[in-house]
Amino acid sequence: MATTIKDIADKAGVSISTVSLVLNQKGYVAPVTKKKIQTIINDLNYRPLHSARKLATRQTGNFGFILWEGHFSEVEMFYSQVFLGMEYAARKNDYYILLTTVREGFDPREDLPRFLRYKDVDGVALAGRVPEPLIRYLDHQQIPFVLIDYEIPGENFNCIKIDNYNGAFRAVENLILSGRKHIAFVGGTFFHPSIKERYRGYREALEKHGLNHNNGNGYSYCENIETSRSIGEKGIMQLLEKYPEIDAIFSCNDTTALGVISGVHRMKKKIPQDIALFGFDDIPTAEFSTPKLSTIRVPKLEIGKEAYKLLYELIQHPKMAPQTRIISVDTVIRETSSSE
Amino acid sequence: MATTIKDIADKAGVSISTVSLVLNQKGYVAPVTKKKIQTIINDLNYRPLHSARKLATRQTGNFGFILWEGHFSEVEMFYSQVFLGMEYAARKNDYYILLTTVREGFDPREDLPRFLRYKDVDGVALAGRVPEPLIRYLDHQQIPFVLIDYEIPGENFNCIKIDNYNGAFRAVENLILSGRKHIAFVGGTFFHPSIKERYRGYREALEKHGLNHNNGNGYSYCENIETSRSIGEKGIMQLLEKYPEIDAIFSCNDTTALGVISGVHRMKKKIPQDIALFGFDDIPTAEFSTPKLSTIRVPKLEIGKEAYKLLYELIQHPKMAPQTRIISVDTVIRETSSSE
DNA sequence: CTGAAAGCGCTTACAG
DNA sequence: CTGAAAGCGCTTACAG
Repeated sequence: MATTIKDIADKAGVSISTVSLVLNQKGYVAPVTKKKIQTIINDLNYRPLHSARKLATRQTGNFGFILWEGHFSEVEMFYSQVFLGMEYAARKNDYYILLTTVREGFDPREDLPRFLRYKDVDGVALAGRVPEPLIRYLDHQQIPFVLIDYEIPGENFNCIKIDNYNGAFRAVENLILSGRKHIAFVGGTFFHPSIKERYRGYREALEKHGLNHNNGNGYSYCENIETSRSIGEKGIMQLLEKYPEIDAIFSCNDTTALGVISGVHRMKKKIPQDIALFGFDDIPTAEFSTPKLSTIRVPKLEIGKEAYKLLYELIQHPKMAPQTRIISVDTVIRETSSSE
Repeated sequence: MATTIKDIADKAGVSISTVSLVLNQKGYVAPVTKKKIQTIINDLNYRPLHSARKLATRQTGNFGFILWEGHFSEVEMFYSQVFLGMEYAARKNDYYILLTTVREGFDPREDLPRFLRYKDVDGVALAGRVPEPLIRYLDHQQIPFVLIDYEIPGENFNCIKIDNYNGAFRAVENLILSGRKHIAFVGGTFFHPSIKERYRGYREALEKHGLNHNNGNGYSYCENIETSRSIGEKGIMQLLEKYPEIDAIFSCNDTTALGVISGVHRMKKKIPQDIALFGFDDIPTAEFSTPKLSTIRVPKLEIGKEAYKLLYELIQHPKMAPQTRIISVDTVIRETSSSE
């Protein structure tokens, strides 16, 4: 049927060991033999059978990519892009990325993703907020993993982080420098460390410029649930009710910002004339809202790529100390924050 | 290390053959032995090693899922949902779905997805419009595949189709029954058979109700490029320029419809007061546009599930004749089509 | 009803 | 520099 290593060996008049060596670029093979074997491999378009190779090496050649069901299904295109970044990076080493979701009430004894149940991955990437029991499970099973845009306070796990603090700081400073004085924060889930950091950036930017109303709390609406359009809409409406002087908003992410836009409109105010707005993430939709959303661009593909690289290093050097890699962000000025 | 079939056999005092039989529910094993083995498997939480099993059976346990790069990266959440549907379905048989993208100028000799290069899948699902050379390649290599929401005219391949015709027909009829008389069509890529069918539905609904202006062509703007917001915006603006009497629009899909919304607004008309609008697909964003988009809901998870099932049947029964399965759609009335 | 044996296609010490 | 051999963990006829 399909051509095997034996076929190559026969054709080249060598043993399969030698073929294997050139396949894996290991040991030392005489240049002539190597060349001959290479040629035959190319001619026959031979590829070693994954499962055979994996069985022999005891590796799987797979990485898992896990996210909450909600994060995948919602308007949120964020993590899909991160996945794509990983997938691109994985092509180089012929790794496969197995994408799956995990439901809200996740229980490791019940609904472990099947690639974990079967130990079919060499490592896994966890995107965004994921159930802590899942993280504990991986840690306990000593399965290499990296957190993406998430962390467990007090724990030192491998992770890829976004430069949330600086991004937020810059967004808010941008609003301030364009003359805004009463800048609100609208956000959700302080469970999520990223949101927390963005909030910190917001506060410190205000502080730097002496704009800390309300005892340094600014005007903030933070509902401790998953971020969404609806909390954006609801949040800004409540804030405007109470503080009609608000003239700018920094929203914890773009999805929420889109809700903020409707909220502001419903309160009969204009963006950016009456109120300027900055989001965070630069999701694809940000470019298509009316008015177009100014935001902090998070390089999603880059994050995925970095996650892959870290994971790959991790399995090469199992003893590597846990590390955090921070991905920097860019400011994207569109319509919601233009000065006039 | 990890527990193997040998461990189970030893503990149960039987041969590995017997363990294998109960693992695969094959042959006949005495109820007592079977029970004993089962218990031990559970106690030790044993799972057969994928690669070993795959090597022995000559199957891969994987299906591929391929789409255009553009379809994955854009605002388009459509095919991601289809993928998720497949992923859900695949859990039952412990199949893995390997998701990858393929670039515009795809050439099978150069950038074959790695799971195809390595023959690491038992079959593949192709989502939406994909490069024809890819389809030819699969067909030629006799790799089972199913087209999702796409087809090659004149060819009889396995495919999962959306009931585009009836969906479009119903959308347009809905507009007509709410009193609209001048109904435009805005769309793109007639390469894509789905769009073609939707257009046909549009025309026949008009015809049925005697509304066939312009010799039965209605008012239509169809630019032969990939659908997008921008063609929606541009399309309706051009049409309104020419036919100010237009009082309703059926858009070939939601993404385009979102562009239509901006276009209508830029022409200083109101939706739905001046102009009613229907989309197609029910992408997540449809619910969040202002005003909220009326549309035809395509059950995306369902499509993925159906694609999986067909693929699975295909590998069980390799001689199966190619077939088409049609997934029906629902009408979702939101704000853009309300009578007033 | 169950076991011994061959085989799936590769990798990796180990000799030489 | 290269080959013979063992082994990776499973499945599957084939006997009995």
